[in-house]
Amino acid sequence: MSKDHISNNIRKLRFFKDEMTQQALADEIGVTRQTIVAIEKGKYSPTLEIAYRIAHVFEVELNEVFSYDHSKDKYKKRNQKK
Amino acid sequence: MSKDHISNNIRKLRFFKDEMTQQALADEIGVTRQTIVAIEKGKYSPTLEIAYRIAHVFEVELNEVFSYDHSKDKYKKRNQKK
DNA sequence: ACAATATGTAAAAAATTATATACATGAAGT
DNA sequence: ACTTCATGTATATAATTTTTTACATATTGT
Repeated sequence: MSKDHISNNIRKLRFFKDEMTQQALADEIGVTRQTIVAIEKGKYSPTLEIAYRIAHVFEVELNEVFSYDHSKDKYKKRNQKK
Repeated sequence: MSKDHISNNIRKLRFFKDEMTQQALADEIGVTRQTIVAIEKGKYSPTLEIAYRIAHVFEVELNEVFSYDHSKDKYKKRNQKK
């Protein structure tokens, strides 16, 4: 499952949010700093739960934090039977 | 990490979408039916990537598929020194 | 009655995400 | 120069998600 479809603005949001550090964000949502680093750098797709918690800290909607680029999707397998 | 914060309308959306089956949805987004069953039943929090793909199939926004209940959040750990 | 389809459940394995630990660098302040 | 802090990177491990396989039940159509 490709993982470069998702981008995020966590870094910007952290700075808008009074220059919140990675550690402070991690503490707020209850994960480790490593998790924040990895997500912020787009190393993998976080779980929906963590994504929601991040958005909640910044008081924005999920799509203001993350975006998914569907143009990078692979071709759908066409097997509509009817 | 608790996992009962997230609810979803996948089942309803499948039926609105011409009574799409679990298998058809799974095929569209490129996962197995088991994954759809588990997510639909709220067994765990899917990855953000799969969440986005599901929303895309139904042509709706993510928050029309999933919702996160922040009222169930645990108390934040405040001012951890380090 | 029979076959085909949709869904539910389960359990082990594979794959991915998250943690823990450690060390490096650069910036800021004293 | 020294210390502190924020970030980057790496690697091993733990935990969770996803797959694979299999079987059960109910429903629908022939």
